[in-house]
Amino acid sequence: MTLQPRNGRAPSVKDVAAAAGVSLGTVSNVLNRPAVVSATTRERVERAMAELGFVRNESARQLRAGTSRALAYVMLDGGNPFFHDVAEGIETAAEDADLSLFVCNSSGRSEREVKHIDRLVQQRVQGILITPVDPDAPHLRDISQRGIPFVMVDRFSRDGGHCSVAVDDVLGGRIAVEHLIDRGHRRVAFVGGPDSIGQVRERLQGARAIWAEFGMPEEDLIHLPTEALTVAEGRSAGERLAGLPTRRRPTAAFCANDLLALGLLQHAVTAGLRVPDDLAIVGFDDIDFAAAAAVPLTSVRQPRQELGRTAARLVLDEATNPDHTHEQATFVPALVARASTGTVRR
Amino acid sequence: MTLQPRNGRAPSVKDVAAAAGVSLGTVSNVLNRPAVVSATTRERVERAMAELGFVRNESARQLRAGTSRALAYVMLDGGNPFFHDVAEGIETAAEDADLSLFVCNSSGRSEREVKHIDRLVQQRVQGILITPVDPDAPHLRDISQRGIPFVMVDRFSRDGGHCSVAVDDVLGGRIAVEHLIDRGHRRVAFVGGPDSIGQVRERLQGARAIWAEFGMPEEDLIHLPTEALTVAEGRSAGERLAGLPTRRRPTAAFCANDLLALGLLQHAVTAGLRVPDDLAIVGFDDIDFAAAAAVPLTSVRQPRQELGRTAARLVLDEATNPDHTHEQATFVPALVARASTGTVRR
DNA sequence: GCGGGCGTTTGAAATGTTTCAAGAGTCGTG
DNA sequence: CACGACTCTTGAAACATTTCAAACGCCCGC
Repeated sequence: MTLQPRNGRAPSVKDVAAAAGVSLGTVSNVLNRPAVVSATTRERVERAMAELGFVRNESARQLRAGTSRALAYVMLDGGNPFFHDVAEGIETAAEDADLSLFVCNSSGRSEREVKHIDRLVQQRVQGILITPVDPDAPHLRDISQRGIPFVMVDRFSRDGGHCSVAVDDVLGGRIAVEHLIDRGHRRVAFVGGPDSIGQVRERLQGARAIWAEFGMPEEDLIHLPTEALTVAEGRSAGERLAGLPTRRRPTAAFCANDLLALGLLQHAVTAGLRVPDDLAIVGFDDIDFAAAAAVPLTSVRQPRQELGRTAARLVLDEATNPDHTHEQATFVPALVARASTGTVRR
Repeated sequence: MTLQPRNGRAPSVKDVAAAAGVSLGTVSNVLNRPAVVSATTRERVERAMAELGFVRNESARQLRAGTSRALAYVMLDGGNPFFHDVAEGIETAAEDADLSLFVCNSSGRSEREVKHIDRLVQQRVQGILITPVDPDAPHLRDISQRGIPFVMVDRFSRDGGHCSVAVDDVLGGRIAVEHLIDRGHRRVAFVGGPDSIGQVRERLQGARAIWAEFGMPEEDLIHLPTEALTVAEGRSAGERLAGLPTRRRPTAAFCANDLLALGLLQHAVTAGLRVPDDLAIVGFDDIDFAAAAAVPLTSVRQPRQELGRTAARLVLDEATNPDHTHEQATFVPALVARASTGTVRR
């Protein structure tokens, strides 16, 4: 392929048609319905395209079609590998449907989220997947009202006005704490916050439920609140934990996500505590870095890629199936036991 | 804003014009040159837009303009937080220029890279930033030949045919190993591979250079090759390291990136080695998880966000400045000493 | 009362693609 | 030889926006 000298403008179908001595429509047919055009013509057109270095103009195509060939995912925190894995799941599904995926990152900031959404609506994307800063924000409502297929990822819809995909967080909290009780722990910390995050509330709720079911005293499940779900907050929780009087100090901690757990682990190791002997730790999400930690972390696994794939499936169904009905897909989390809760306590 | 019942089509400027009783051109003026239209008309048009829930159709806009209002970054490995940080830097610069950023991920697979690039060219993005699988791949050459602004990120251009942004990897290798020599280590492993990755070669080259300058015997800098720059490969390198006869066993390891270092750290801890006393570890990149490790990792810091910002600046210069000249921006890496190389050896 | 200038609005053209009804050409059959 | 059937190609319309020259209305000054 010898690219023509750029005389300023990219070659269009018109140029190709002229070069091949055929009409506009024929070039378009070569592009979209190669079967209907004769072999010789097709070949001639294809040669012309190669010589000119023709590339379809996607804007024009979209304009005509009325919609773009793309989905979008607005993730909550690009720094958390969890969301990257979800995005990867979405992308595989998008690829199967021959769509591109635009990945945006709100970084937990509502105004960025709004900005991204505005852009995506302007682009006329086929559907929007989002893990929102606030699941009840009014600008989310607008998306559905516009008729744009819309799925909430890793959050639940309060009102069923759209699809959502998430894991049963209450159950996740239960199995994490049940595992710790199994291992012989009788005083456990729940590390997580802020309360405004629904999942934190639900994981704690599950933890409390199972704790009560085992007949353990309420005050022995200690809530250490955090301001965010970050490594730094995990460290700070570790300090507070170490500051507790010995008889009140938990022998295990259940963290609302793996970043917190990694931070807590770091603090524990630095402080000379042995994990799991002095302090057992359970995380949530089972990101790759959990398994990769110096003391591999026990974690409540979310099917991250599958979450993404399902979300993409739902949004595509909404986009193409006229009698689509909204669906709240719930996945079952699973405990992955590793060294950080390794031994049964004496 | 009361959204009109969706009669199938999104409202266009034409609809707005009709609703406001003005012409097409006026609506466009309200959108693009609000100053030239009278206050009363503007208000009327704006009300109409709000009532109809009008949203600009970006495709049509792009078609007219001939180019999209977006940049793109094709990253090499979405699973490595390093690239996420670079992307964030790019995004801030893009935002300042009021452009969107499309983030794509080749996952180290050449065919995905090609696919992404094809799509981006079709979208007529203003410029492409890329950390390529292979910096010499012919499809990269085509991008520039098409006249699309193009910058290589974290890789160097061999021939100066385009801009690039990277860190001085040879220097990075030097300062890592100098640090270890300083700390009293006399037998050091270099963990990294495959050799096809230029940066691995250069980091090793720097390591060897400083090693020779200090007059250390060549055979005491031991190359432990890996198949990829991943945590798993780091672990496997750890096993091989442990398998060496005691007198040949290094007291420190310099890893070609932080993922390897984390894997190596994990293996060491599992094997009961004390870090840094039995084995000191230096990583490269200084991703957040390096600082968050149970034994915080010493690492060679790359200015990740700045790398991204600069790359975006360069691509924008190429896009807008008629007498742009290609530039190879080089950043100076810096050692961040942490606990994993903590003590001076007796 | 008329021309000039100013601020505002208009209408048409242009962007690149796809679609689709209609046309052209060819071949075989009655 | 005429007609229908079939294959292939054509040309025009449509998509939603922006731009820009031209028109419009109005006031001012002469």
